[in-house]
Amino acid sequence: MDQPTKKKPSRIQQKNRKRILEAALDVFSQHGYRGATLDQIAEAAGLSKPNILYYFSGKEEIHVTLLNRLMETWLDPLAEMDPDGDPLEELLAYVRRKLQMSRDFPRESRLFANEILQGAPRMAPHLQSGLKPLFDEKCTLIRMWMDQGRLAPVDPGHLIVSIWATTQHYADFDAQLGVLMPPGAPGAESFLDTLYTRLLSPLAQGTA
Amino acid sequence: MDQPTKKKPSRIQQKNRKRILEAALDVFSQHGYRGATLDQIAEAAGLSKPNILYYFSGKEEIHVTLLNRLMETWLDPLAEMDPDGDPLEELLAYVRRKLQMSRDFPRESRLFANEILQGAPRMAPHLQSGLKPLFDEKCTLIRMWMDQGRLAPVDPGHLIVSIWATTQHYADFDAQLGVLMPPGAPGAESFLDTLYTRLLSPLAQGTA
DNA sequence: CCGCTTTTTTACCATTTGGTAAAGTCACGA
DNA sequence: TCGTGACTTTACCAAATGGTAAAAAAGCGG
Repeated sequence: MDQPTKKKPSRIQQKNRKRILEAALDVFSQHGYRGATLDQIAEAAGLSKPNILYYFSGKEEIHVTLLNRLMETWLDPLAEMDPDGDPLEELLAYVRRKLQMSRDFPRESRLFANEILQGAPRMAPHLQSGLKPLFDEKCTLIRMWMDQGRLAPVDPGHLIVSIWATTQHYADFDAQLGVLMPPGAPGAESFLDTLYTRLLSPLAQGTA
Repeated sequence: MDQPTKKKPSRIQQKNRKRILEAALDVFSQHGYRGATLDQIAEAAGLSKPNILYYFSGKEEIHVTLLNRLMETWLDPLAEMDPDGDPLEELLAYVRRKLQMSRDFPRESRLFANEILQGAPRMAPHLQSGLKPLFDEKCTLIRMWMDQGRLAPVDPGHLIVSIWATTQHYADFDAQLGVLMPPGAPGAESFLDTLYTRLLSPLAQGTA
């Protein structure tokens, strides 16, 4: 799809594009799209502003490139949920992967959060085409597990969304958590384990 | 503290300050602090830019004013949690109030989220002085309930944080939810009810 | 070492943005 | 109705920002 125009990115091109994206991730995730400036990105990347515009056609292209890359990484943990595994184990493993991802890639998480907060102006299509199908697929899978009595019944959509909410919160609201809790919020893993174990254990208890 | 300088805000002052804050809430919550412009706020308020600067000393003062007002409203639902009530009922009522608040004041929720995402540059002191004490107080209360066996034991801090995460998510990530779920995400209330009922019911079930 | 392409720098620009000065205009009590 | 203080508008700015043109400097195959 882009062979005719761009044959092969030279070594130096690859290196500099990577440096720019790395710097841009820092800046965008910290200040949001409109709050970030090309000068900031340029300085963080150790390049001049016009030089950056030699590698990317503009601010927006940098941002969109980051968002595209992010999408794959972001969907991964959900995609890994195995239909043939033990339901509760699969769900809990997913929660752990997602939490770990928030820990390992807080900048990516904030970039994403920022974009969604502003109404996903540059991401709506990707949500439709990338996230939605996977979301629906996993909802169906979870519903099946529940119908088989292998998980306590709850709305699968809200379940997944709640997992996103709780896990990403640790990255996105770090500034708040830093004030309220010691450092890094230890114990999040075991809390979430307990939360979702009690929610989903098929040995149904008293219903409220 | 400000009697010597400002005696009494005239009727027109009150009206226009309110209009400006209302407009600014729209704009700030949609674009973030740096993404919002005085011109946008001015247009939304139906006033000229210099006129706005007649009522507020600058962009930052408007933002800070909004943040201050927000703080009170935001803490309210948590403050209402009654030490003398039934523990589980109090917690669930809190969850419902918080969710309702996200529904009723999505702009405020986004304003807050934006500020925290950027590292709370204009809010850190308020978190320390306003939120932290209340948070600690309620953590102590919840821990007491748990020690009395009236709630299943979990970390109170993570519990409260998870309530924030799940409820605010419905306002802050609306753009994402709109793609994934029908409209307005019906059933959030009952999902969260189930989630926290199963987590906190003192009739402890199997421990993971 | 040469010539050609790729990369980088220098010097600019137009627009946007937060903010100001100062000249009105309005409201209202004397 | 007239003056005085509260409010608004008009006309500006300086700085910041996204972006461009074109010259200079590196790379690099031959």
